[in-house]
Amino acid sequence: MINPILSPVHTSSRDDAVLNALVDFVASEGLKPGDRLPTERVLSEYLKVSRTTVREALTRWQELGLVERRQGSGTYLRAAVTRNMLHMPLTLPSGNDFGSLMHTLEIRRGLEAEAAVLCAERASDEDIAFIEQKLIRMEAAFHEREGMSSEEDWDFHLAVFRTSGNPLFEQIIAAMYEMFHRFWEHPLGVRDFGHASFPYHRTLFNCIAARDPVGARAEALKLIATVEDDLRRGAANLKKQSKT
Amino acid sequence: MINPILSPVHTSSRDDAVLNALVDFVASEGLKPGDRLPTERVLSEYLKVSRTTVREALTRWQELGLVERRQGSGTYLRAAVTRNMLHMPLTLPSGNDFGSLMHTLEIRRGLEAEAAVLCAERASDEDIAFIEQKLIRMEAAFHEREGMSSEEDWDFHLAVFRTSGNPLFEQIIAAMYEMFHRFWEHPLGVRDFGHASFPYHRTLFNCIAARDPVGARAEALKLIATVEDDLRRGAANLKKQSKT
DNA sequence: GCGCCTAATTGGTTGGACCATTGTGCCAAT
DNA sequence: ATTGGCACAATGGTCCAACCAATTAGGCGC
Repeated sequence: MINPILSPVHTSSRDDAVLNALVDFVASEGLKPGDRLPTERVLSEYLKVSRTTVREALTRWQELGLVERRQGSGTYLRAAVTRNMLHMPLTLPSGNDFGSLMHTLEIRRGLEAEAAVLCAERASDEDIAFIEQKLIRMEAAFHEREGMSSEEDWDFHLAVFRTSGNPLFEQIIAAMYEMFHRFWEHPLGVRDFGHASFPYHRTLFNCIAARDPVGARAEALKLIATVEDDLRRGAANLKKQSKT
Repeated sequence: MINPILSPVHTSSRDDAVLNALVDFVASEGLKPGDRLPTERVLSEYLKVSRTTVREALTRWQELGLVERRQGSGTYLRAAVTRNMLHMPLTLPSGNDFGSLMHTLEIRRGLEAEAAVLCAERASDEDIAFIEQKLIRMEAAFHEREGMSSEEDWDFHLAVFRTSGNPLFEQIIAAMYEMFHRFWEHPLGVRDFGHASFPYHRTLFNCIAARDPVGARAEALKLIATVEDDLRRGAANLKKQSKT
């Protein structure tokens, strides 16, 4: 019954009218992320609505991360906007406990496995060469710094997601990834966090290169499993520390 | 009362202060989703901020789907709220072409299978009884109206997702579900849309009741497969029609 | 008891005012 | 000529008081 998304189209709402007009404006002016929007007062006058209404509309975009406001400076675009965007506000209660972090991994488990399957099914030769390049770069960074490199690691996975041909994978998993790392920059004092996942990157790639969807799923699952394991170890670590 | 803990971050924003106070109020009153919040004017007076500020704060919660406003009636809680909630709003460009629709199904394939697994692993006896009740209701609606009922069908799946213990499943899948149905209330002229998925609801339930995660995954995948098939038939239908 | 109508309540909108922060450009001191 | 500080204008943030629009509750007549 409580559907977090469904919001009967309030076409009569002034806010939506303002936002739609703003989408058109952004499109007609060719504004890109980082560019400044007109001031609230200007929008208010131009759209023939009160400044309060403009503010309410901008507040909504701000909450969705589409826009950033800087007092004294202006309002700046942060992402591409289009009409009929689908907004998907994900909410986790109390985001920094063990359970919530595990929840993000459960989502990744389902999605990364599926993405690996699709990637293995659809990858062209060029795609595979590109992914291999990312893999080699990741491995090099691993040996250089003697540990996982978040950036190169992410680039590799990103290449896999994009090859799946479905942009939703990248966006949703990226959100999970950010949720996970927001509180665990140095997760729970586990020094070699992510270390165990290293070998599975290559085995995953091998399955993709061999167009083996079943194997790719298996390797992706193993990879996630190591992360889950790290998280469990970290949680145990924390428990032990709090006892002393 | 406000937590005696030293306020970690002196909230620079009035909005956040209002929302934090509101979280405490909801907690102290034991309000649940569906309950009514105090009116904006009351909050304004009690919190010693202007009604404008209260409105801006509530607008943010509304955009996150935490709260619903009804003019002339009041503001109602839609989800549990806590301090330190983690918000991750995603905005997806929603297309209404065949490819985009299929993309939502690929996401659902990965997530519904995973949710079914977790549900089968974690369901208590009460959970199973509740899910069965939803199943029976869905089957009754099916036979009554001789076709799938979106509402009862969704209720059944919802029960499964919630039993998984991970709120993200419901949120993400609901977004996919809405994206799918936004343009295809009567998808592509396929009259018996969803018809083929009917039997798999019970087989899925049986696996869950038997605590068989592997079987549950298989049945969930079959269920999604029928929807994908319907979509393909619809697309073919449309193609044929446009030719004439 | 039933149905309609009125009045109070509540969110939505408006206009105007002022505050806090930021950016800019001028001006003086070096 | 460069640099530093200062005044001022622009911009988002907050406030107030009133009115609009939808909803709800209560009372009135039947």
